[in-house]
Amino acid sequence: MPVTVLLVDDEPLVRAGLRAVLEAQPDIEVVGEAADGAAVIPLVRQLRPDVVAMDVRMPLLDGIEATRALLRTVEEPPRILVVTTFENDEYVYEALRAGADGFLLKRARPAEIVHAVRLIAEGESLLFPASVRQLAAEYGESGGNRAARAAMDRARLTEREAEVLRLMARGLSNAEIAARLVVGTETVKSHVSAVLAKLGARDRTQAVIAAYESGFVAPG
Amino acid sequence: MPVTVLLVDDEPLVRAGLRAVLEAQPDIEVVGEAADGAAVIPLVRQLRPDVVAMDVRMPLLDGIEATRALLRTVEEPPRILVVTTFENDEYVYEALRAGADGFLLKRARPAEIVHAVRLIAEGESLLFPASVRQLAAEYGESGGNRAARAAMDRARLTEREAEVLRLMARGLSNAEIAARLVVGTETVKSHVSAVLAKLGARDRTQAVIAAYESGFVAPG
DNA sequence: ACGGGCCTCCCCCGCACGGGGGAAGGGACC
DNA sequence: GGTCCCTTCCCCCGTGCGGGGGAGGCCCGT
Repeated sequence: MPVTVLLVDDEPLVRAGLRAVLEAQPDIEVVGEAADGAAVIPLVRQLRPDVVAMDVRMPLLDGIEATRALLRTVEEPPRILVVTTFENDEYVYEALRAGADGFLLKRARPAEIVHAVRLIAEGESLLFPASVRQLAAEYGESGGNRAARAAMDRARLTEREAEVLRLMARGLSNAEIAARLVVGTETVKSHVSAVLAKLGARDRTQAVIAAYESGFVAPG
Repeated sequence: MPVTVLLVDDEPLVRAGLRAVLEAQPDIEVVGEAADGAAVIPLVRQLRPDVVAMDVRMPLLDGIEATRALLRTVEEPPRILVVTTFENDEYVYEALRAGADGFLLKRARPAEIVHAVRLIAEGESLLFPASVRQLAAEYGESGGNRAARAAMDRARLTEREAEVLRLMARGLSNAEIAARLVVGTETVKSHVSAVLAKLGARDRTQAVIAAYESGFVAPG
């Protein structure tokens, strides 16, 4: 069964673009569109999409409020992918704190957009998608990692992966982790890769940051 | 002028070993020895060593209490290098929290010992010396990073280095940091290396861990 | 009995990382 | 004027890391 997506954006152009990109995939189906946040809830109830691709800045009801409303009022709410034009957007962090599952820049390449939708649909999170990493790099500083807790909660690490992440967060190398767990380094690499993928982290450093930001490991 | 060292250990054999290793260096001078913590304070007042190499487990007054006493009562106290037999030693962490500047395993290679003394004397800290990393790897878990705050406080990062560390702790790569600071990647590598050296970290991940553990960056 | 998730290990590969040097300019302090 | 530190950039070099695949054994649920 395909992944069903609801597009929510005030600009028709953007909706059309997203639709074109996503419908090109055999396993993704755009089931509906909305031009503002207020129209989202009834549409979700009616269409029950797997994923809502939601703009943050919209008239009437913005993406943040719409996200909150969705999670508050709808049973088994869809997964929410925040789509942002780019820039500084503190709104993005607000939205993630409100319960969104990931974020994506509109200027991302089609393959990235598709990938993001699939990942979100699979129940994983996008904390550091390539595009947003850039945003963080460019406009960082502003306490950007509100996303982390939500991301970590939703990351669904296996026991082994969690164990590996804890050891990463203690500064151990792959070889050291392997020795500790009495397995091969290749095995550790597998787990590390899985952790990075699930957290949307690019490297172990970002994974450790996510671990701290989310409270998965605590200082002191 | 040479680095002056006071050895404090209840085992004569260990003192002799340390003396042999350290005296082999032209720039290091062992100016005295003590067999227990109680003898340390008067000796420090008298000899005013740059560094005190202190065992943790000792009769009468252990290394932790001796460290506290030194820092509390002596003006311009020496730098304190905690020397531990090995193992689990929670005492080590206590000692570091009490104000010690680094720790070292007795089974470390001579070159490591010498290096540790020089580093400590220079006002830097040893948060993750190779030997202790191993300890942490082997016996970890037990909330090992009490050292971090003290280490960070004493690390004396330059402004630029601190800036680089903050960016590292946001998950940025060297190239991204370079772009952010509008300098070359080689420059960033220099700063990163300096940060790693000053924190006693092996790689950027450990540096970021130290940053979190010390409160240099805060989650949330 | 079959599928699915998890853990384990394997291959190849490119690159960023970090260690080892060094060197130049500028500002501060003596 | 000289010295020290900070900042900037350069070289070479090894390797740990992470991406891309795949594959077999195990247990569990149905």
